[in-house]
Amino acid sequence: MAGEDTTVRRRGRRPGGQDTRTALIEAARAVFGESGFDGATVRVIATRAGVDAAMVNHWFGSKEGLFAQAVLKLPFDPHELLAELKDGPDDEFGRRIVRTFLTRWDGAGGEVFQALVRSVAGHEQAALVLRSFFQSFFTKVIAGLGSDRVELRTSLCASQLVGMGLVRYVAKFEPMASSDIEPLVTAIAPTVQRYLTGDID
Amino acid sequence: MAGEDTTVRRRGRRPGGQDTRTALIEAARAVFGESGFDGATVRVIATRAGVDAAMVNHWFGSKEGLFAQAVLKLPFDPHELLAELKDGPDDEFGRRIVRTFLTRWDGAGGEVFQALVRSVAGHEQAALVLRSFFQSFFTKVIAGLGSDRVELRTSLCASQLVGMGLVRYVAKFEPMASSDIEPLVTAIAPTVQRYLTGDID
DNA sequence: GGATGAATTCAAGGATTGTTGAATTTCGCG
DNA sequence: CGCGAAATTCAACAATCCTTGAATTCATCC
Repeated sequence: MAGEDTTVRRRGRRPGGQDTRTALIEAARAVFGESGFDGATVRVIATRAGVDAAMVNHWFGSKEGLFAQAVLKLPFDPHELLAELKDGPDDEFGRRIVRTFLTRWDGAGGEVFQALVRSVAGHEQAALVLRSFFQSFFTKVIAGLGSDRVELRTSLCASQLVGMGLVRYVAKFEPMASSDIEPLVTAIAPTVQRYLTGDID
Repeated sequence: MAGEDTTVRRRGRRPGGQDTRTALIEAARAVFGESGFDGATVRVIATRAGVDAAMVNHWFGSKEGLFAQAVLKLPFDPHELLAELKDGPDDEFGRRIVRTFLTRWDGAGGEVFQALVRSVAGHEQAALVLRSFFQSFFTKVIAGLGSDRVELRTSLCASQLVGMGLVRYVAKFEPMASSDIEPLVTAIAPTVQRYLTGDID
């Protein structure tokens, strides 16, 4: 893990090209993911990055600025995500989507999703980014599949996927919190598939 | 609305049997529902109740204590909720559940649900109460319907319903945020129905 | 009707947090 | 090698926020 320095930090510029800006962004993703925007403190983030809290203001202007760079400016875009999923039969699109979301959420970069969901209550812009992401992604998917009522279907897909994330990673319902990915894919995929192309009225 | 007094409040005990304890609880439900536990401040709650902030500590010991009484001690119990839903065909159980959740969430007492979901990120006990409620409720429902894998089905139902609440009331995805209840019931009920009694593997 | 106790407000304490300016050290360039 | 610019830490400030104790007013009971 990072930040295990027992040496007393000296004042002034540090030797070596240690990229504290990047270290701060990574620490911020982790801490915002664990505590949300309101719960996270600048001091905790800086400590985890092995750096003084004033660095946040120096590099990002404010806590808000750091949140904007680390979380709101997503480290992946709907376009690229969609490209990964296009290949395969249409009637398994829901399956691929659920698997991809769970895999990303579990792995590297998942802290950003957690930070978004955990901050959506108190941070208006987090809600905005979450909406934009799902709209951008599912609008393309649903239109590509030739379904009607694109916006409603998008909301429905978002409700199931965001709910899945909240229950698994935040509220930690068992057995969903500790389950392997594949059983969840099998259970949830039909829901998403119906929201994408099936009967919704 | 309450709290529209333009008269300068005098010090000391108030005349008349004004129940400030109850006023505080109602104001707390509203404010916690809008801002979550972290976002809500004692002053805002007290002001909305038309009372000084010190009353929170006098009546409930702390902000935590007020949250416990107003939100964590739910103003309804799974038992009673289940009684309302038992009547009707089994294959429309999901339909009745979704409709009931949306109706309650929209109406009186819905602030408590919103407060729970909005606080689940930062408040560990809010997550606990949310889990307990869904477990207590759906364990009875699913067992009553004779399905297996009760815990997994409970988690799945919770994921769809919590996600629905988050998308509709907190993140405010359109058109789900402004939709009437019935179209949502029609769209989501099949999901819950399958999680209750259908194939999940 | 007067005394005791409860309810309420006010003002301030104590803790935490985001932010800023000065001091200090190192890097990079001439 | 020397000098200016950038990076980093430290200490402190200002703003909140929850909490508490004293002062004040009303209710209740004898």
